[in-house]
Amino acid sequence: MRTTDLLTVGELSERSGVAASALRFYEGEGLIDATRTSGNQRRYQRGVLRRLAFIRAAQNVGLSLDEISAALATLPEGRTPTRTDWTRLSRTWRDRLDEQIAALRKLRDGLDSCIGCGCLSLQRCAVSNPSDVAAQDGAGARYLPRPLRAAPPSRR
Amino acid sequence: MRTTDLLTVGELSERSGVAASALRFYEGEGLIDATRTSGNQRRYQRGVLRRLAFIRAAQNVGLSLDEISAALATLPEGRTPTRTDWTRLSRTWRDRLDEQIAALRKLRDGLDSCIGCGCLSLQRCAVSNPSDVAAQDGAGARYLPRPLRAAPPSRR
DNA sequence: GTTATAGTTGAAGTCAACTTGAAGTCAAGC
DNA sequence: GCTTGACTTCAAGTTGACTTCAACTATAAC
Repeated sequence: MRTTDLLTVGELSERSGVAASALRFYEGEGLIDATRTSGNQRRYQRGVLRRLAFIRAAQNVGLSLDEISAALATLPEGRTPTRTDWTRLSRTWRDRLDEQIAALRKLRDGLDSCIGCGCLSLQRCAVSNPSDVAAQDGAGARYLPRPLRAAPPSRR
Repeated sequence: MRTTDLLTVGELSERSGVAASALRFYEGEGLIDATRTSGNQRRYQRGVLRRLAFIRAAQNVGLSLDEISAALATLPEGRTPTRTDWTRLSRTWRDRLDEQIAALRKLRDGLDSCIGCGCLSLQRCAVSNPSDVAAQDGAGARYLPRPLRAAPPSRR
């Protein structure tokens, strides 16, 4: 095993928990980048680990890779992002999470009243018809995280 | 316009807010069913509206169509489901929603401590690494709803 | 009876976020 | 210098929940 400050895909995959195929995919999407050896193999700087942490965190908050990509694009070029840079990026998550929690609470409370009546009316029931929760036009909670279901068999 | 107690796809789509193509899809998946006219057109009983309400509600709570299908299969055959039948089906949602809310809260609280420190460590940070939240093996919150993002352009 | 509107089918397409496969190349240890 | 395991690329496949399309047929209103 080499002992450089640069990481191979395998090493980065192991340390980050992100599959090597996903790392290549992310590179294609411009989310991370790598230098190449003379033999064309990828080598990653350690900073990529933090970038991956950001990506995973953002996904868990419900952002799409496109949105994450846009967020990462606001990082300063040229210099290594500081703690403050990362903090700025993640500050908006707080609001989004609050919105999500509020939306779920609304759903739950609607359910509580539904369970008593068994209504499930398409017109009136907050559970079957939460359009006020994920508003089509106005402000409000539009985002809920992607499913954090039991890890699919292929993902560790 | 006919005035039967049976609904055409168009009418059902309009009243339920579910696209006609989705109704056909659901029929193929065995989630709903329909009788046919002599000319092979679908006609739906009004009870399908409630079934659709259940499906939408269950989706909003985070169930997949497969899970919904399994739940619907426990409804009594032969007779029209009663209020109590629907109530029984939806009672477990309450727990699932509670789990989801707890998971998001955990994420948010983790974020609150992260924002101060800018850590985003893959090993330690609860936001980038919420495996304790969507536990791989043990009990706990495994489910979060599918994204309730802004309605895609094609959906009314 | 005509016509406009609504319905029919099956196959193929979409989207996000990846994974898988095939066929070949590189690097590290002995 | 050779073997073994890790790496390379590009294309195609996967999943879930639908939508879209093309070519055709039914129904309702007049």
